[in-house]
Amino acid sequence: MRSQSTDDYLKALYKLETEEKPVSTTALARLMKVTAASATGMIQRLARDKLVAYRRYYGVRLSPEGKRIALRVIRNHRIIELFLAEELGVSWDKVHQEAEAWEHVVSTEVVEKMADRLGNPKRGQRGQLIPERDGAMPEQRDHVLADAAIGALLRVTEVEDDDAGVLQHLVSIGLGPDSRLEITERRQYDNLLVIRVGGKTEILGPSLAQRIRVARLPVVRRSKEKVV
Amino acid sequence: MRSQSTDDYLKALYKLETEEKPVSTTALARLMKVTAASATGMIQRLARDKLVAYRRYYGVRLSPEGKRIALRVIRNHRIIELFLAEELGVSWDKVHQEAEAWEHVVSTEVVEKMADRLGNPKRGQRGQLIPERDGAMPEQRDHVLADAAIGALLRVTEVEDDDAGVLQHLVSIGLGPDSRLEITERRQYDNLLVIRVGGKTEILGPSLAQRIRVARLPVVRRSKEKVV
DNA sequence: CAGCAAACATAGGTATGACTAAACAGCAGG
DNA sequence: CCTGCTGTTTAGTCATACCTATGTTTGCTG
Repeated sequence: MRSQSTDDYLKALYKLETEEKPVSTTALARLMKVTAASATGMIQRLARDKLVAYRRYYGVRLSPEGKRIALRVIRNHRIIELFLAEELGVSWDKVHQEAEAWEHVVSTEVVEKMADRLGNPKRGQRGQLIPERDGAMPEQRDHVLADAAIGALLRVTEVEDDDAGVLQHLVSIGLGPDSRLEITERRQYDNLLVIRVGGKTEILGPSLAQRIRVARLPVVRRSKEKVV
Repeated sequence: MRSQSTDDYLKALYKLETEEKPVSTTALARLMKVTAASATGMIQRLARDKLVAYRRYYGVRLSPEGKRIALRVIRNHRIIELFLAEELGVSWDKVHQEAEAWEHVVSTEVVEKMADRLGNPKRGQRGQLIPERDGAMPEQRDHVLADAAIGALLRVTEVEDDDAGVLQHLVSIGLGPDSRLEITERRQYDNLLVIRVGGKTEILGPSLAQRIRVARLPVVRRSKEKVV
């Protein structure tokens, strides 16, 4: 039987997975805030249960079944977050922690009732893509702010951080999902990003710029301007 | 740190407790569907954590702190049941099981938001009294149907059973919270109760009559009668 | 290519919470 | 008073999931 712990590990593995290389024990341990030994132990149980493919001293990768579970848990989490915020008026800084506990416990059936109530949203509280009902993950078409070109006009699609302090800071400078911004300058030596947002100039450190995802704003000047 | 298991045991102890004698290990084990040995083990942990008073070979009783936790869990459970049914449209036979999982996980803060949304109800889905926000348990003024006098006009206040089959049967004969009924006859030898409910005559066995709580109907002129 | 440090795995310990099997307490009846 | 039954507790085992301490690999670097 699956436990909350295994669900959490699978979720963490999904976040860490990339096309290229398998996830390292240390990376998993760091994200889960446990020792490497504990991570090894859990990886072995997951491998035994066929939820991951594992080779010692090499790395670990989700199996199709493991991925399915991870996406389900992530969908639950994001729907619950939205539900807590929009339907129950839970303050944004408490929503994440509460959803963390609920996600393992709320039945799929009830999550889908919440999703219906919310109008089957495609993105979560901070703009994260939500896995679909059937387990498919929509393709991510945006890119990280840190990689964007100078002078580009951008729209924030997602904030990839759930730390309350970080979010609070971003709110204070007017940066959140759907904010518009322009990159003014990239400082060579310390990699700081100077941006214009809401009529003001702000500076972002590289770690922050790495956690904000953006999409290019369509250039609409010349033809019929349509404001939505 | 409290766990789901300890919460469940405390809840069970609250249900079993009476003024007179302490709860027996066997009774607790039966309700929790574990062996007596397991119950003993848990009782010892609860005693160690000062959540119960315990004497070997004698019995166990909730401490004030244990009682406080039990009442909190029960309040959570009942509010969540109502919320699931009324706000999310979860069908009545699935509500109990879902709430069983949620009750340990939903923060007090969010439960109270649900309670506000529901208008701070005093009774649960099946008419059970809900412990108050501050931990007080309202006094039970009703009594069990099995003890009621013949000829009495009664209103159902509570159905003390969460078995889906039992509930389904009661629904089918038109008995639920707020139903009105009259006791026609009590059969001496097999203790069956003959009642009039919704214009029909029904017969209840003693085990069922023991699980239904009723209040005497105030004798008033029938002007604003609520139909359920 | 050898050697070393970082990354990873194993061994052994703890707590929870379940189980079975076996010992033991307490009360009733002979 | 002792015997025996019922109820209860103890003892020992197992799985999960964490820890610390200690080995083992791997890959980088001189």
